[in-house]
Amino acid sequence: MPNMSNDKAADASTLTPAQRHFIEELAVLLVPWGMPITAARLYGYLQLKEEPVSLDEIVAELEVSKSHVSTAARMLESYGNVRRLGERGTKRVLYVVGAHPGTPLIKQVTLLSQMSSLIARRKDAVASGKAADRLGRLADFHADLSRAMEGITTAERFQDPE
Amino acid sequence: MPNMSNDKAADASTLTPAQRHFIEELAVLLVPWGMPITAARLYGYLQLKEEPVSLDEIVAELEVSKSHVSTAARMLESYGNVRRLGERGTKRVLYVVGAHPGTPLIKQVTLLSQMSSLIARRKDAVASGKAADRLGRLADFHADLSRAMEGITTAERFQDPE
DNA sequence: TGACATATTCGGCATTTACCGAATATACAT
DNA sequence: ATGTATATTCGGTAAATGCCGAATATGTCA
Repeated sequence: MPNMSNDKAADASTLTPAQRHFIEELAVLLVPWGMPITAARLYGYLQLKEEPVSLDEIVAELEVSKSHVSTAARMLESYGNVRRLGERGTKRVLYVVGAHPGTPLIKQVTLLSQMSSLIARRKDAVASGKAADRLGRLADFHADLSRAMEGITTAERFQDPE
Repeated sequence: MPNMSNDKAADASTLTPAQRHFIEELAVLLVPWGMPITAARLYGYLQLKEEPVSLDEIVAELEVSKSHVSTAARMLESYGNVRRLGERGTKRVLYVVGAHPGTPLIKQVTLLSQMSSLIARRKDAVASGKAADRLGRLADFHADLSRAMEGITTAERFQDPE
């Protein structure tokens, strides 16, 4: 039975009240884009840090269980919102925010173009008259939106400088 | 005890398989934008109809309880996705899709600008160095995105003609 | 190899959410 | 006023989700 200390590590929060508040506000704004609140807080926290941080640091700052931090961090990584770094000489893992700020939103952009093409493709098979015309405008709308967002979410000027 | 017939009205679906399929696909694409699946199906269904439809018609087509249709429809209305029409001479209520296709997404656009201004306003109070610079880019990114989307979601060319 | 430090998996609890059906409210016509 | 057709409210249920802690796995050093 080696080492039961799976506890929340000694909770010495180094965050200022202003930082906590900022993280919370940011998280609330990210939730409607499909990000679970704790993952959103984690994302916000990482945005504040200049250097990669370990799971235990996150546990201490965010006051959630380590197991959950682990899964939340990997979820963020799988969406490309966050980068995971391994250190040599230890099993410890560190996280930093991804290089491009657009990643949390890219999924949504994809949806816009899917929506546009679905509608354009099927509108005449599923509707006629006024309704078909309306669907045509709906498709155009989403196509325009998709183009506009895509241009920005892929722009390199927002990317982290190396 | 007057009139217990709160049942799902005689379910004679007039929808073709193609229409059902379209509604379902569209609904799936709307869910990530924060719309509950049944409300999304209702929205898709209304997009196919040239004329306003009653709650009972919806119940028959979508095979959900009338009470739920009632609440889903009012939710859609409160977001401006759908218009509610009263007929004179009856309590019956009819629904049509709203005049502008952008409404389901407008909430999200608002979030973008909120996000941008939150970050721009607080970045120097909550971060410094590399992190502050990154936040600056994050704010710019969201500002650009917000502008781009706003231009399209408010464009009149997508609106229903009178 | 064993001991340690760390991350991850897993079962379960608690909260939220979508939905139903019965009961109730409301508007209208007679 | 009463009856009728309709919509809405409300309590409850089931499924999904977020989160925890214990158990387990994995990598590293001596």
